[in-house]
Formats: sequence, structure tokens, C-alpha cells
Amino acid sequence: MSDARSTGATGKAEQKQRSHETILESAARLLRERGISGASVADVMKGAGLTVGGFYAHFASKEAMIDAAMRRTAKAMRDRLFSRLDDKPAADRGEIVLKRYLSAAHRDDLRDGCSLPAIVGEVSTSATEHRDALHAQIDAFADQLEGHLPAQPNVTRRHLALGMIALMYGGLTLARALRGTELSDEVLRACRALGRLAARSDREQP
Amino acid sequence: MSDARSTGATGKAEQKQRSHETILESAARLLRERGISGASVADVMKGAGLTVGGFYAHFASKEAMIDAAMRRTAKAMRDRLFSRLDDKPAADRGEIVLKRYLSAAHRDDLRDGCSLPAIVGEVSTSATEHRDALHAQIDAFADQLEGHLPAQPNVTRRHLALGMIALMYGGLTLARALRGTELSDEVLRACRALGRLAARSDREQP
DNA sequence: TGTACATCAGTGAACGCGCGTTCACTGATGTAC
DNA sequence: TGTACATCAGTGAACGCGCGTTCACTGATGTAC
Repeated sequence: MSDARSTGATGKAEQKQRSHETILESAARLLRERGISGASVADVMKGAGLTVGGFYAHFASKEAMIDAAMRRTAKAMRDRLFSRLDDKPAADRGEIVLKRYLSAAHRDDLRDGCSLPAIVGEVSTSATEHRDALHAQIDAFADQLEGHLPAQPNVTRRHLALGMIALMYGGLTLARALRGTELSDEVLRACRALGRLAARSDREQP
Repeated sequence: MSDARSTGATGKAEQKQRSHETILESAARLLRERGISGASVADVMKGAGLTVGGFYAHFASKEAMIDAAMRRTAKAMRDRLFSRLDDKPAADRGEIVLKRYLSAAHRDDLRDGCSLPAIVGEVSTSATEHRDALHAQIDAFADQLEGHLPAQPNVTRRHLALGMIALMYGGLTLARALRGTELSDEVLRACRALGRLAARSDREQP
């Protein structure tokens, strides 16, 4: 505490920054678990160990909070998906990302997984104000993914990446919606098989 | 009217049946446009030219109405997707379904299109009570689709069908969420290109 | 060092609103005699 | 055929609830002298 003081930062400002961080983490978790409309301001604050009233000292609106949570979650997800990929053969990398994303573990871990399943549907029907934040998220995802995909005839790597993102997002969301059924596992397996067609070029160069 | 009377049906029962139909149509339309939580009972009744109070003479709950609207919409969508397919060469049929589903016209037509984009996300996060209705819808879709897909090495037709459904649902939903941007069109194109890998077997038998 | 005042992160109650659901009522239609 | 009563599809106001947002207040922390 005295150390913190000596760095010039005041205790109050530090405390507020810590709270901001905690609120953002709570928001990101509830967003992934319950979606945009399900992540209520009161519950987000409760999840951060605070009360509703203080919220507007940290964010201008719920909309701003959701956008911030989206940005943060997307970055964390990409870091995890693409981590330690350099150790693997270049030809395997696309398929490794595919398997990480479309795993039963990822399907079952709502709290720490990808936020797309909780976001895209709502943005398409009732939360259009988050379109720009989603756009940035998809753009960044595609940029990073296309570097790990093989050249294929008649398709750009960019298109392979966007197609795989749609497949991964669609497959995971569908598998989550069907959680607890045999069909849910089947969907994951099916999407991994379909994605392999795009992620590997072996069949083109026998 | 006198004709109707002579068939033995009473005017009152007929009127109620007509209203039931109108309510269901209004529910299906609002469900596709605004999602499950966005299709409020009051708005559904208003869309049918009626008032809220009468709703519970037609459905036991909002949940029952949504399930009924889901069933009806899914059937209509399949009929449209698979219509007049017998005129086409067998090898083209999978790709034709793909192109019909992942078209800009379908993306832009919320009112009459597929209901999956409005349903799956919510079922995965906050409307789990509709899991069974969704399961039946996906099952029926896959059954019908797999008959139009080619044999491929290392993948069952069932898995090809489920993968394509996830790709089509994911791609359309993402494209709708990004509506109005260049990226939205790119996503549609990308998903058609990826889906072609599954829908056509040409590359396997040169 | 000690005292008086200023700041401000967080509290908790209240607001207006839309939601799903309930219910006493209305009035046109249908039935009995 | 005409009259009295029963039925029932639909009305509209009310309910309890959770939502996003506002605001007067509290009390610990920080500053001035």
C-alpha cells in the first residue's frame, strides 16, 4: 500500500481501476453464459461483488459495457485458440484450431469459452447496435486464421478462413443448443469432418 | 356461410380456428424477425389483429406458441429449400440447396426465411426449454438433406448433412448480424465455397 | 503532528417501461321451446 | 317464426416482476494548513 503510494498512484484511483477490471470480467462471464440480454447490469455488478448504483461511474451504458466485454473476450479467445501453434507442422495448424474450437470441452464450458454463440444471434435480430464491435471481432479472427490455412484451388485463404469461422461458430452454437443429446456430439464430429476439407490440402496434392 | 353451416361446422368454431391460424402466422413472422424473446405475446396478437387477453384461449403459454411456430416454420422452410429438386442432376442438388440457403435474398428476407438464426442462439443460452423442438427440426432437416449429398471418403452422408446445416445456419446468421457491410457478402460467398467441398464429389473422381 | 474540509467510489431506493399471465366482462352467435 | 337463455371468442385493465437508468446520500480516503 505504501509502495503503491510511492509510485504516485492514489489508492482511490487504484481501487476504481480494480473494480473496473472486476466488473468487466463479470460482464464477460455473464455475456458468454447468458447472452447480451441475459447479462443484466444488476447481475453483472453482483458478480463483481458490488451493487447496481455504482455501475454508471464505470460505463456510460450497458451497451458500452457489452462492447468492452466483447473486445476483451474475443482477444482472449484468439490467444487461446492460436497458442503454441508454432510447435506444430504448418499443414496441421488449421485442423488443430478446428479441433480446439469444436471440442466437447469447449461446448461444455460456457463461462470461459468463445462469446460468438452468445452474441451473433442477438446482433442479427435485436441487438444491432453491436454490429461494429462484432465486425471488428470477426475481421481480427479471420486475419489470424487465414495465415494457418493451406492454399486451395478456386478459393482464397481469406474465404477459407471466413467459411471456417462460420462453420465453427454455427457448429458450436448448435451443439450447445442441443446439449445433453447424442445429436449434439454428432454435430461436433460432423463439423470437424467438414472443416477438415478446408483446413487440409492433402487431398489436392496426393 | 350457409354452405359452411351445412357441413356441420359451427361459425364460432370456424372463427376460432381462423384466428388460431392468424396468430400462428403472426408468431412465426415475429419469431423470425425478432427472435424468441423479441416475439412478445402482445405484439403477436396485435400482428394478428387481436388483443392480448384472448391469447390464452389459443395457447397454454408463450412457450407452447413458440414451439408450434417453430414446427410450422421449419416444415415450410424445408419445402421451399428442397422444392423442384427432381428436375436437377443428382450431382448438383446439394449445391443448389446450399445456394438457396446462403443467398443474399435469404439473408435480407427476415420475415419469410429460416427460423434457425432467430432460435438456436437463444436456445443455447436462455431458452433451453425449446431444445426438444429444435432437436426435431434439425433431425428432419438432416434426414432430408443427406439424400441429396454425394458419397465421400471418410465421412458419412449424415455427417456431411449435419456439417452443412451448421455451416448454413452459422453463415446466414453471421451474414445477417453483419448486414449492410461488405464483410456480410464475403461471409456468404465464403460459406458457399466451403460448402461446395462437401456438396460435390467431383474432386474425388476426376 | 493534528484538525477541518474536499473528494469520490460505492450504496440503495426509486423511476418508468415492457413483459407473461389473469380475469371480470361484453356482445355476437347458437340453441331450446 | 319469435322469444328467452346459454355459450364462448375476444376485450381491456390489472397483477407482479425484472429491466436500464437516476440520484440523494454515506463514509473512507486524500489534501491543506
